[in-house]
Amino acid sequence: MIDLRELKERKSEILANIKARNMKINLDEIIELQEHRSTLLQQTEALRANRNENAAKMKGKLTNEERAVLIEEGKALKEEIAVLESELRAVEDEYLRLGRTIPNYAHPDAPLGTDESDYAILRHVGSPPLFSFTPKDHVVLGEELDLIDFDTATRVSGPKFYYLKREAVVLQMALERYALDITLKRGFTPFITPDIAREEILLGIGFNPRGEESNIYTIEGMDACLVGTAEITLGGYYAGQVLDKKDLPIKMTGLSHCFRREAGAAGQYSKGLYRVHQFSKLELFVYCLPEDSEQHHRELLAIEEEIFSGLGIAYRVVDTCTGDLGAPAYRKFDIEAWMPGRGENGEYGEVTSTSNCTDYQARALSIRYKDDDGKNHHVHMLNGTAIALSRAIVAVLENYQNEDGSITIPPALVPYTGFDTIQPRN
RNA sequence: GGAGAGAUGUCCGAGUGGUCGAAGGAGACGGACUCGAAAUCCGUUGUACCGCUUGCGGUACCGAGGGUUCGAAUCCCUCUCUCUCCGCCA
Repeated sequence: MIDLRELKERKSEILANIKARNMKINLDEIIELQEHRSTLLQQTEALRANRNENAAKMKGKLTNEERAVLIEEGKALKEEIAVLESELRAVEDEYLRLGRTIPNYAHPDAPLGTDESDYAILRHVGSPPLFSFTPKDHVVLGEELDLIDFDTATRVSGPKFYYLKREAVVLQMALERYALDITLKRGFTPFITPDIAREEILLGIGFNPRGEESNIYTIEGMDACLVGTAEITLGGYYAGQVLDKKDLPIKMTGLSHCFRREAGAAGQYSKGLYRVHQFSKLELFVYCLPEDSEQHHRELLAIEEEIFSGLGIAYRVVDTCTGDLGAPAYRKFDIEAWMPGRGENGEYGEVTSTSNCTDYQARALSIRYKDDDGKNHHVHMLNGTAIALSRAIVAVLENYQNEDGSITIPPALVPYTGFDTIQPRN
């Protein structure tokens, strides 16, 4: 969440940002709640001061009569306080609930725009492969080579699930380890994280665990959800803590399953492995000083690029427009890899995303560091995809297919797979 | 899953209704002593919010939430977590 104390002084800025993000929020209502809360809080505290003063008078020896008078006064105060406190709680809950919906400020250089087409393409790296034949998409390749089984998964688990088989299993693990090694080289501490997180953590990270539009599976009877990304568990790792300044930056790389409901997501762009209910992902996460977050954001992007360019797959880097930023993100870069099987003649498809969420999540989760002046400040928090295994497999299979139906393993992966080709089945 | 014990400040630890934001010790910081250090002595040392703003005043917080009371770290209820023993288990 943003710092709600700045609501009034930065009002026009906040309004402009809400508009740029194509959101609808009634800011005046929140400001009214804030003022109401402030009034109630001051009244409540004044009454509590009276109560404490009254109680203090009764410490010494008193006649029964004197005591009786004070007790009566105390009883009256108690009732007044109870009424105000319940009103205060109601107003405060609503104030915070609505206040949390205000999005983070956006980076001044983030492209303005309300939909996906307003992004800025920062650069293209590599060139899409030229095929002397009509390339297949990964669904066809996965079936012909008996690498991916969607049909059985649909019967056993439901639509948008899949079994990986044979070389695809080794390929996934190879990609995992390949990407992990790159992050380790960069000084990230590796984690395998829980796949379930408490709702309060989800909320703090900026996910909405409930409701029709939520992409999150909640767990019946528990105050918890299946995670959609390890961003949640890595970002929740230090919730409520005051970190030592000398320990920053904290750089983590975490492997988890990712579960997404993807309600209503259908169509050609979501076929096959591209959009599924469960996949595995290696996620990068950084906690750092505010003044360092832009530099760390660039590093996260550089790591993502190193991972994809190392695979020899063409990609472009996109600076996401304001309308397409998640509420916590101050700025977001995506990598879109070339996928020959996507669309009519191949298209770029999103494979990674890195966001600088500044202090937005840290404030909601209360993650701070003690500065040299002895004061506590919120850290900046950033996340990025090292590799989303399902989409990486799409990219590898489609880009490295051969006319005879075989798949060449990208050279960087061969040390991890132990084979250099997936041969066609007879 | 069963039985028992516990949760207090940075840490250890005292505290069974008002004199407790909390004894005592450790640590850290400042100062004295010293050529310097150790030892010793003196002082300071939680967080959040609110109000006037060099500073001061107020409120809240003793695992969490509720309750009793004029008044709760202290009494009652619920929950969570930790530890020990038993059972089960990858």
